Amino acid sequence: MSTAIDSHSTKDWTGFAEQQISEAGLRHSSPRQKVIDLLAGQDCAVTALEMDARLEGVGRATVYRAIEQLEGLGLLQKVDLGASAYGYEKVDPSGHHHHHIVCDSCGLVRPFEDESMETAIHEVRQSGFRIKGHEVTLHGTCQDCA
Amino acid sequence: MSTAIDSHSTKDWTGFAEQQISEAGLRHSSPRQKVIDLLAGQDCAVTALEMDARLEGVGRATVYRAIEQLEGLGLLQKVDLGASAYGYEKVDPSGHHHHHIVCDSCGLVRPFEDESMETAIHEVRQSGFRIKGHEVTLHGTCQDCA
DNA sequence: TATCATAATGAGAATCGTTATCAGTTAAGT
DNA sequence: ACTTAACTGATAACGATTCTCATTATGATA
Repeated sequence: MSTAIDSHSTKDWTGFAEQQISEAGLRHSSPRQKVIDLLAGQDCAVTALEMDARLEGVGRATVYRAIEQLEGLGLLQKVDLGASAYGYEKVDPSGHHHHHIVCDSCGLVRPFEDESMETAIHEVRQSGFRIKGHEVTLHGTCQDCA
Repeated sequence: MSTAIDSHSTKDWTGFAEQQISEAGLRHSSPRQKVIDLLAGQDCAVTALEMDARLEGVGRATVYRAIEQLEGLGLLQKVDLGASAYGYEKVDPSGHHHHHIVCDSCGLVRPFEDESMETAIHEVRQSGFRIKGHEVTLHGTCQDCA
């Protein structure tokens, strides 16, 4: 098993994303590619406005459109950062993923993984619902704020 | 054990909330009381704007202020409803709580409980963090949308 | 009961994140 | 090269939340 929160899949994801985009009948474009590249190099959630700020020559509308499309293709996941803004992070095609702990006083977000919690969540059944995914957020106080 | 998602604690919570408010050096006021009463009668998350709409004679700013105070006192919990707006629900002093399944196509939110998932989450340890709470959201498709 | 310090209020302005509009641009199949 | 439709950035519109401020009301104290 790889060490926690690995990024070995950066290139895999980029290629996979490009392929999915093209299979969906979407075209190739440089602005959207920049969004993809930025997300590929990120291990945890990034805000839409952060992306917009970091990407020269990419309009804000385009950033939001790209997010929408990637999310629709299941390539991106929206995560609640608690501060009335969402973060987005790539979805590994292998299914490998992490969750988040956020410090309630400074807002620090740290990714974490836990095998047995994961198992327990997969065993949850809810009548009438086909469960496709899950999101866990732990809240607390980080070392610096304690 | 009580049946799932009970509301037996409505009155407990109201009383507890009033007590905590007063102990925090806050005064009693009728607008804030209306917010408390509305929340007390609710089993699952309500939006700030929903509260504002339902409460006659309570300004929007007051609704947000009350939410902020109650949340600060640990009487209220913010939950991510996925649609770029948060919902708020009372925190039972007994520690009893539920989580949410949301239908990704119609937005339906349904509360659920799962004992063994709960146990697994409580066993999660993260160095440098004092974990105080957690939030789980299951995603999927509801019966009507399937 | 009158006084007083200050918490609490509502209306509205300001801000922030997100979505919609639209006219011009560009990718890619023919 | 031509054509079609996806793509684009700028900007307006929108919904949710926070801030400002002048006024009101609570509740402890005299």
